[in-house]
Amino acid sequence: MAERRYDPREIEPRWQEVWDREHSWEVSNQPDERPKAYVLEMLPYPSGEPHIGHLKTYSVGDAIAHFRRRNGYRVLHPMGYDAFGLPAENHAIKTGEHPRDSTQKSIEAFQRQFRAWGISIDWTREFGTHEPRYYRWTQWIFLKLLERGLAYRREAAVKWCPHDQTVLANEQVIDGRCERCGHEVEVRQLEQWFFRITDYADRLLEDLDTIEWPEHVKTMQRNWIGRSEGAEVVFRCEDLGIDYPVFTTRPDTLFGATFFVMAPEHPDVFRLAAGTEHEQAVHEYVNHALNESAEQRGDAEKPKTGVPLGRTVTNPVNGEQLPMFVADYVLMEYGTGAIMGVPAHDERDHEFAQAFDLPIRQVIECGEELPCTGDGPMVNSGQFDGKHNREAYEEIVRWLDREGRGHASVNYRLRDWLVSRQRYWGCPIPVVYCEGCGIVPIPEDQLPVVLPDVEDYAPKGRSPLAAAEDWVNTKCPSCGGPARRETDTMDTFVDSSWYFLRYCDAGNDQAAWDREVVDMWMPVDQYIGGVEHAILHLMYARFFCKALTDMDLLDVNEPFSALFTQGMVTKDGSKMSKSKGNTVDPARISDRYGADTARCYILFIGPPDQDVDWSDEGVEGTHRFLARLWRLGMDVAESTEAAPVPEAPEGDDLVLVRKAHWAIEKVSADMRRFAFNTAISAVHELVNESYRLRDAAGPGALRFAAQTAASLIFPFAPHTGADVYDRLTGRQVWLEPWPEADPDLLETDTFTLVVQVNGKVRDRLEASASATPDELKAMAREAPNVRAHLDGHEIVKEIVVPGKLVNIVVR
RNA sequence: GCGGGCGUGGCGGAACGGUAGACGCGCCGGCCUUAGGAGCCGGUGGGCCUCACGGCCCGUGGGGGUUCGACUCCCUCCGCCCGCACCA
Repeated sequence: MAERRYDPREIEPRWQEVWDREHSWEVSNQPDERPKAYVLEMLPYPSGEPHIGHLKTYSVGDAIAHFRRRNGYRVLHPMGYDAFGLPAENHAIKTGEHPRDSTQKSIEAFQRQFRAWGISIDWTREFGTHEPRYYRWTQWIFLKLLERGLAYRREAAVKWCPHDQTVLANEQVIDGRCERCGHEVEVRQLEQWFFRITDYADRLLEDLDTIEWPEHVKTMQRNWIGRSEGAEVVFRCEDLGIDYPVFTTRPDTLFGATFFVMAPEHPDVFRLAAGTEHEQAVHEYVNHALNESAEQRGDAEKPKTGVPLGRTVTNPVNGEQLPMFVADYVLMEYGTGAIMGVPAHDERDHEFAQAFDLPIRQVIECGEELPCTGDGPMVNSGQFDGKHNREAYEEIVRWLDREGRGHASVNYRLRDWLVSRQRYWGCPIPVVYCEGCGIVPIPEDQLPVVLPDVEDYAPKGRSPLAAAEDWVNTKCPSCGGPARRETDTMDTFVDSSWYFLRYCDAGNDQAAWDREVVDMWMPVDQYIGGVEHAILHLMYARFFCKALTDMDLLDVNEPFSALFTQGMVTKDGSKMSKSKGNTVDPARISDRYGADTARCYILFIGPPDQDVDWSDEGVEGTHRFLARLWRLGMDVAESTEAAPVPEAPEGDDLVLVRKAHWAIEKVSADMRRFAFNTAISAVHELVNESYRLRDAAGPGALRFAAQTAASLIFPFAPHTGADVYDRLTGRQVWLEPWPEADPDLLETDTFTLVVQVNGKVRDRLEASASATPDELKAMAREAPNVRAHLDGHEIVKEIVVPGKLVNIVVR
């Protein structure tokens, strides 16, 4: 055999050129007889060069896209860039380089790498979210939401990052710190734009049942929405004649309320305290609480603090006067900003009562130490005594309703989505402020509101855009009078909440999308990305689709029918980072071993949904395997004539042909369950078997085995697969239907019968596949090593698993 | 604290309730070769008995249970990872 070297540097560009020239991965918006499949990876943020995580995401996605194509689907597989955002802007502040320029450079690096990796993308649909031809429509969606009342502006206590000089969404605050830079966030009262995602809380929750997502992602979304059923109960302050409703999930504990607490932000606290001996103390406490960082304030471990307001409210169920307090453990944003304190049955209230020496009254006998939250019969609860608390719950709510002192109610942890950002590199919010007309939307035909260039990107507590005076000062589209533009930009999560819709109709310059085209492609059949987006992006995108569908602009209730979350790639057991110096540069790996090796290896080292640790020795093994497969194909092509697959193979031919069919079956099944690691293992086995039988098997069987291996490896190593398949058959593997296993060849005439005695394997026998259970039992009993274990024992029972084993139970 | 996940050779990992350790890395041996860091072939969980063929025992974080049979199902404990965390 001739000396031959597997040379990805020659093979890979050659096939990339073919795919380019033949537009192999482009797909038109004209439907045909094939069913559609929309396969999508979460769009990357273009910063620097692609990293190993991108390689993993797209290795998974591309395998799925190829598999679907060859199973007869018309596959949409696009990509683009989530190009607005802070890193590019921070880079601009440091270097003065326009974010547009640094972003463009990075996009070019992504384009180069993705082509070198041979990912099967329809590049005709590519865009960046920072391009006016895209964000024009982001602005259009904003106006639609505004029109519908789903975008609104209000003053609110918002989370402010002093380092990034911008407000943040609740979802972007982690442990009281900015998710981007890690600085402690502050609370500020500011007027900001919000999206009314809370209107959709119930549907966002319920519709989780209709989609195929990993259970833990659904759980995270459910927790984030945080639906709580309970009741609103009205407590009246007689002194001032004001009713204060509270939300409680435990109306059954109403008789156990011994105090009443308001949040420091509650608008009435000063009014209540005015003229009492506590007035001064309340002022001091509230000021202190408001200046506390979110982290300090939010710490559940910290001892309970608060001050009395010097007033009382009336408990509607028993007329008791409960002392009022202000305390920072009560949050203004949840419920009504006030609570009833039930120290016997709530841990926090219990702590507070102990700190302030307040009475603790048990109203449910739950058989545990106080505070207890369990169930049991009611006590100290008037007419409800003796009833089970669950029953009393319903009755108390009905009683409150009848008396006009309350009603059943539902609360959510989810808050409206704060979308204003006081930053430069984002999508401008398309409204102006007019002295006469107030907030005026920019008319649709004047979009896009183009992001102007500025000199200084550094934020100074207001958006850098405010410095672009010529741009800011404009005319009111409504009255023609002087007006000022909104200078805040939108949260970049707005950009990424609809990009998958735009891919469907990316070239459309008349509309964001053509309704028919989007309805045809959507929903995304398989979405692939990191679990870090389990809440933010995935919740926002779902909200957008529901809102747009309600406006009859779409018919997409859920954008992502199925979600696959891939695990991280670590090195030496920990997350890769430049500071640790444990990064693996995918470009270097693919330069050295070829893209196919890099892609295959990353899928081979472990289940793709789990974190996997990169090993430099391991990648050599995968390179060896691909070289071995390639060499097999080349040798077989050269040394044998193009012989047909034997119709009735025998002997070693049969063994090899069977192995090929076994591999087809195994890989197909593994593809469907994303078990790419074991799928690749199956191709290993087929290649190994081909080498073992290289001299014994005939040319037809050998060719069949080699071309099957090429065909099966193609979704993971497309260049190598295409090259070997082409050499052996002269055909383009990506146009070939996915192979089907012949059921006759999956079955064998004989099998290895395992014989157990009392569950322990004692022998293995070759048995005929057509043997009856009785015949198998008889065989089993006769096996020499089995007889030794049966000797002197009584057979109690014999279990036969056809095609597998016999277990003889003895005493 | 609450919720979710995980625990298998020296390592990454395989195993519809039915042969534990597929496949790969590493290691050992052989062939080829002037050479081999190339390639091909074989071996490789631990302990014990046997010249050998072969056989026996132990083994999937610990303990218990269900079952003819448990890595797999149930209970419990330990350890690690990831979410959420004063949401009334």
